[in-house]
Parts: sequence; structure tokens; C-alpha cells
Amino acid sequence: MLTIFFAKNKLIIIYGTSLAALLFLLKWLEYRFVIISNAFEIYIGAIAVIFMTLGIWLALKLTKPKIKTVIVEVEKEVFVTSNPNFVFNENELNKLGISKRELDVLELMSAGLSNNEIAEKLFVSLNTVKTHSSKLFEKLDVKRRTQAIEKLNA
Amino acid sequence: MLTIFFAKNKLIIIYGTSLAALLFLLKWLEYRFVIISNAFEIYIGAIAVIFMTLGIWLALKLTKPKIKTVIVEVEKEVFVTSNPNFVFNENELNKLGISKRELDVLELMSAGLSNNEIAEKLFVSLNTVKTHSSKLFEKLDVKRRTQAIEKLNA
DNA sequence: TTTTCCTTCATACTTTTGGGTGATTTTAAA
DNA sequence: TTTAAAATCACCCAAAAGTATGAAGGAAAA
Repeated sequence: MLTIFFAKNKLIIIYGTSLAALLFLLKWLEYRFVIISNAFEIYIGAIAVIFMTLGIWLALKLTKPKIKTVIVEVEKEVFVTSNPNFVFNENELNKLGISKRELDVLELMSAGLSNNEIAEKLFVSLNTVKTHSSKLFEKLDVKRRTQAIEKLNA
Repeated sequence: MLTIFFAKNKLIIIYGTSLAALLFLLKWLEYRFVIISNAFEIYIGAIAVIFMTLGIWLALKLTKPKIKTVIVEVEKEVFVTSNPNFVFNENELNKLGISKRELDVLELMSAGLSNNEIAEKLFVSLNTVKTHSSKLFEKLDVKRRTQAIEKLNA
């Protein structure tokens, strides 16, 4: 528990400690050089510089990098020998707003599986498959699974 | 040229100016409060805080936000289609002993028609279509019309 | 001529599919 | 933080599909 606390706040602890050490140093410097009235401005300047440096360092250390996700589309050529089924995919299906899961159902459906078999294969209930297929038919503008298959193979 | 310089280094100029202003302020403060020896530490502390804040602010303002770019490569499948070869010719169908009428049903079935629609198109009753399709499934060794379609398109 | 197959159709029953609605949870986006 | 979409599942109901069995007329083959 305590070690976790230390690990989590390591940076802050280090900073606090070094700050304390610095204050001691300053106190020491005070008794050594402050007598020279001329050195006062230098002293102030030194403090300013040190703390500003500290501030900059702190800020740079503590700011979390913003994560910017860049999605790069890499074209991958797929040579289709005798599978016109999935040409439909990227081009048309995305336009119709067919989700990934619906696509899964569609593929298994066109493979001739029953809703029950699809449910087993996808580890979901029969009702879920029905819901997906219903929405699928809506989006594909068909009435039956056989028509959906036709649209896929057309 | 000069304006561009100002625009580019606007922040630095602002910072420099405000730093100068602050020094004037400090100088002024020096003559007002430094006499109180007791206030010396407070003075130092104030400077430390001000400059550290300044440093933090400066660091946050001047540094370009750390951007950790995560490149996610998404494979975009480009289908280079060759010849889809799907002809379930008469020879194969005849081998399976599929009759002419059954073939009619099969074709309409694979076109996505329902049994009722097939019945209307062929001018026979629904029961007849069912009989044909049942025998069809037997001969094709499938359980569903979707599988029959698959076999046709495979 | 008997047999076989095709075609047609019916009845009865079961299974599968599809529509509609609504709830919950998760995930992604604004 | 709020909103929206996706994914999950349930329940009910209706339509479609599929199975089993039987029957009858017609064509072709044994």
C-alpha cells in the first residue's frame, strides 16, 4: 500500500525533497553572501533562475503526451479466385451502414447456416441472431435471407 | 519581415516584457519592504513561487504539445477479382437425378423467391413446390434452401 | 402390362424464419 | 459528461419453410 503510494507519486516526492534541499541551500547561502549588499540582486536572480528552471523541468516532466491516433489505410491486394462474395463487402456494405456483427451473421447466413447454427458459431443467442438478421434485411432492402444471399452473390 | 518576427516570437516578447516589468516591481518592492528584515524570507519565497509559476506557464505555452502519434494501419482490402466460376451445369444436375421441374424450382429458389412466389410463377400449388424442394434437398444432400443456393454458387 | 418415375396436390405436423417491441449493457463519439 | 450507436437478449406472434405420408394421373421403361 505504502510502496504503491511511493511508486505512484515518485516524481512529486523527489521534487518535494529537492525543493526542501534547495531551501536549506538558500538558507545557507543567506548567511554566507547576503551580507554583501551588492550580491542581493544576484541572489534574487539566482533564485529566480533556479525556480524557473525547476518549473520548466517540472512542467515538461509532468505533462502527459497527447495521444494522437493516425489511421493509415494500407492497401492490401487480395486475389480472389472464385469468391465473389466479399467483393460486395468494403465497397457496398459500409455504405449501407452494416455493422461488423451483422456482417458476421450475413456471411454465415450466405454459407447456408440456420439462425441456430449461426448463434452457436458466434456464441450468442438465437434471438440476437434474429435481431441482427432483421436489421440486415432492412439495410439490404430484402425480405428473406435467400434474397440477401442473392444480393451478395450478384 | 519585422511583423513576421513579432508574430513568430510573440510569446517570447510578451514573456520578456513581463519579466522586465516584474523586475521593476521587484526593485520597487525592494525599497519598500526589504527594510523589514523579517519579510526577507517571504520575499524570497514569493520570488520563487512567481518564477516557478512563470516557468511552468512558459514551458506549457512554448513547448509544442507532446504528441504521441499512434499509427494504426488499417488494411484496406482491394479485391483483384479474377474469373468467378459458378456454373452448375446440366451434367452435374443430371448426375444427381434432378428432374426438370425440380430444376425450375431450384432456379427460382436461388433467385430469392419464396415457395409461394415460386408456386405462382410455375402455376402450381404451394404444396407441389414444397414437394419439389424437399426432393431437391434430398438429392442435393442439403437441409435448407440456403444450402442449396450455396451449392449452386460454389 | 407391370413397374418406375415425374408431376401434381392434399393434410397434418414441426421447425425455422421474420416482425415488432422493449430492456440492458457496452462502446464510441460529440 | 452527455449522447448515440452497437450488441445483447427476451417474449410474443405470424408467416414461411420443411417433413412425413398418401394419392392420382401420365409418360417411359422393363
